[in-house]
Amino acid sequence: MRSVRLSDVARHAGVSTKTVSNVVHGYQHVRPSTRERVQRAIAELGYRPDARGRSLATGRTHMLALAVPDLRNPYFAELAHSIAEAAIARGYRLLLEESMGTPEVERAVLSAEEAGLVDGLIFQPVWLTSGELAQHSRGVPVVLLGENSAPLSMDHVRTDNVAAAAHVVEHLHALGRRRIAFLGAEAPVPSQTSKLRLMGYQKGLEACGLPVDPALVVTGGAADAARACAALGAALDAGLAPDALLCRDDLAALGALRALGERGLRVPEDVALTGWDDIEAATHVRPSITTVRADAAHLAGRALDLLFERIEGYDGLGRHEFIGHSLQVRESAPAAKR
Amino acid sequence: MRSVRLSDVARHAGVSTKTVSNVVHGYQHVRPSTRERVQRAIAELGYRPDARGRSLATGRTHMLALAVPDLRNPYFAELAHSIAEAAIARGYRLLLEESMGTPEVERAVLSAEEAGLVDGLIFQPVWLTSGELAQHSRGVPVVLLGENSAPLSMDHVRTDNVAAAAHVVEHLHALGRRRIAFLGAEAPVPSQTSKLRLMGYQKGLEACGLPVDPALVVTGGAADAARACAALGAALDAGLAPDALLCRDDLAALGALRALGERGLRVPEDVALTGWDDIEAATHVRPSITTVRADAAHLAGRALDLLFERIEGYDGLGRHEFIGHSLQVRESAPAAKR
DNA sequence: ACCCTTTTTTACAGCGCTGTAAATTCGCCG
DNA sequence: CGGCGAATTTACAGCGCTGTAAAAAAGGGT
Repeated sequence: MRSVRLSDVARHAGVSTKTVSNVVHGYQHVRPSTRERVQRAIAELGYRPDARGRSLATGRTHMLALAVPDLRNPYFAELAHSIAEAAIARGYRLLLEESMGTPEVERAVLSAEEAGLVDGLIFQPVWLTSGELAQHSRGVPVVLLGENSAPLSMDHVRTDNVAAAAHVVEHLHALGRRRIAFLGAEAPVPSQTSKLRLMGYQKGLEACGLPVDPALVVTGGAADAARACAALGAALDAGLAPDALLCRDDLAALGALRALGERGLRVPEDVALTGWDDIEAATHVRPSITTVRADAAHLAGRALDLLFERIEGYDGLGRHEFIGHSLQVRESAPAAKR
Repeated sequence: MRSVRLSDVARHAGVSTKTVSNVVHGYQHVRPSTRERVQRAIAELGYRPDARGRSLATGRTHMLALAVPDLRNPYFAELAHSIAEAAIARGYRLLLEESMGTPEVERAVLSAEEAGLVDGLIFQPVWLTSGELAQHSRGVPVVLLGENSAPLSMDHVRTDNVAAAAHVVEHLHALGRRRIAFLGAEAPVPSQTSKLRLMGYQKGLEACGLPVDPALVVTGGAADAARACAALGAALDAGLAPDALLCRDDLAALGALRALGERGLRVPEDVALTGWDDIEAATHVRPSITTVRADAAHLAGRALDLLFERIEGYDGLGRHEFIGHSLQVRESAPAAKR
C-alpha cells in the first residue's frame, strides 16, 4: 500500500500538483472553490506530505540535533526537555544524540557522517577543545552549551560558573562556615566545568577573607553519586573536618549527603551543603539541597535564537552569551539568620 | 557554498554517479583502481552523502521516533537512553517526542502530521485506549510500551506489574509488616499502570492472608514527589498508621521518605518503604530505596527487535511480550532476617 | 582473431515535493 | 465587445540519490 502522493491528490481534485502544494501551504491566491475541492481530496485520500521530498526541495529539514553527554544525568534530561519544548514551539523537532562523554563520539557527532539530516546542532561538548571543535565542524550551524571554551567562530551559551561558585561560598560564609570544602572535581584532570567552579570557589574564599587550603578540595565523583560518596567518605575517615561542602553538582551532593549521614554528621547543623543544577531530586531529599540553578528555559530559548539566526544565514563571529543563575536556598544550607 | 554532490565526485573522478554510489556502499564489483580513484575524489572534495536524497530513493530513513510522556521523569530518561543506545547499535537514530501526558499530543504523535520522517515508532501511551491507538495509527510500524492495553494489531512490550506488586507485598510481609499501604495512585481515576499495581497489591495481600483495607490506599502523587509527600502527609496527620508503604514509583517514594521523616517516623524501623523503577536517586538517598526494577536494556532490545521485524515487512498480529523484573532490595525495606 | 561468459560501468527514470516563470482566466472599464 | 492589469493556475526543472536493465569492457578458450 504505497502512500498517497501529491500527484494523487492533484488527479483526484482535477488540478495541478502545484496547486495542491499551494493549498497545503495556505498560499493566498487560490480560489475558495478550488481550495475546498483540494481539501476534500486531501481528506478523502488521507494525504499527508512527505517530509523528505519537501526537505529535498526546500533545503530545510525542520529538525535540530541535540548532543549531550548522557541523558541519564537528570540535568541533561531536563535540558533536553527544555530544548525540545522550545524547538517544538518554533516548529522544529529534535534528533537526540548522546556523546557518552567520549572524545571519539563527540568528534563523530560534530562531523556528522550524513548531511542534510538536520538544520542545526546544539552541542554540549565535554572533551573537545576549541581547536578541535573548529576543525571537525562541517557546514551545519552549531551552538555550543556548557563550559568548554568555544572557538571564535561558534556561538556559545553558558552560565557564569565562576561568579556562581563565588556566590555560593559567600552564602556559606554568611552562615558562619569557615572550613568550606569543594567536592567532585575529576582527578587527575578536572573538567573545564570543574575548573571554573573551583576558580569561583577560590575567588569566593578570598573575597570572604578565608584561607585557601588545597586539603579541602576533594576530588572524584563528578556527576556520580556513588563515587562522590566514596571519595568524601574516604576523606572524612582520613580526618577531613569541613563545616561546609560546596559540591560540583547535585549528584555529588546526593552522594555527600549519604557519606555524611553514614558518619553521623548532621546537615546542615554540622556540615552545610550545596549542590549545582537543581535537579528534581534536590527538592525532595531530606534535607533538601541548596543548589545553583541555571534558568534552563531561558538557556534553551537563547540557544535556539542564536541557532535560528545562523540557520537564517547569519555567518558572523560567534556570539558568546551568559545566562543567569540563582541560588535555590533550601534546608541543606539555609538562609543566614539575622 | 553549496555542498558537494554525488555528481561532483563523479565528474572529479571521471566516472558515473552510480559508480560513486557503488563505492560509497562498498559494492563488490568495482575494480580496485576505480574504487581508489573514487575514494580519493571523495576525500578531496569532502563529500558526504545526503540523507534525504538517499531516503527518498530507498524508502528508508534509518530513524526511529521514541515518544514518552516526559523526559524529566528519570525513568523515561533512562528508558530513552537505553533505546537510543540499542537503536544506534542497529544503525538507527532516535527522534525524540514528548507527549507531555496529554491525550491530544498523544494522538498527534501517533498520526504524525508528516510522513516519511521515521521508519518506526516506539510509543509509551498514557491516555489513549486501545481503540484510539488502533484508529489513529498511520501506516508506520509501532511498538507500544507501558501498561495501557494495546490493540490486537500492535506489538506491545511490558513488565508484569501485577506479579511484581504482589511480590513486593510478600517481601514486606516477610519483614513482619501487616498494615501495608499503597501510595500514589492517581485520583479520581488511576492510570492503567496504577490499576495493575493496585491489583497486584491486593493479590499480594490476599496471598499473605492480610485484610484488604481501602483506607490504606492513599491516592495522589504519581510520578511527582511533592504531591506524594503532601498526600501521604495529610493521610498520616489524619491518623493513618501503616507499618509499610508500597509506592507506585520511586518519585512517590522520595516524597514519602520526606513526609515520614518530617513526622519523625523512621524508615525502615517504623515504616518500611518500596518504590518502583529503580531510578538513579533510589540508590543514593538515605535510606536507599528498595524498588522494582525492570530490565531496561532487555526491554529496549525486545522493543527494537519487534519493531525491526515490522519494518522488514512482518504484518501479522501484535505480539505481546513480558519482560522480567527484579526487586532491588535496599535499606528502606531490607531482606528479612532468618 | 573471434565468440561467449563474467565483471564492471553506465544511462535513465524516478522517489515526492517546491521555486520559477510563464500561461491562463477573471473582472472590470471604456 | 476589446483590452488590460490582477488573480489563479500550471508546466517544468530540479533537490541528491539509488534500482533496473542494459551497455561496455575484460577474460578465457578455441
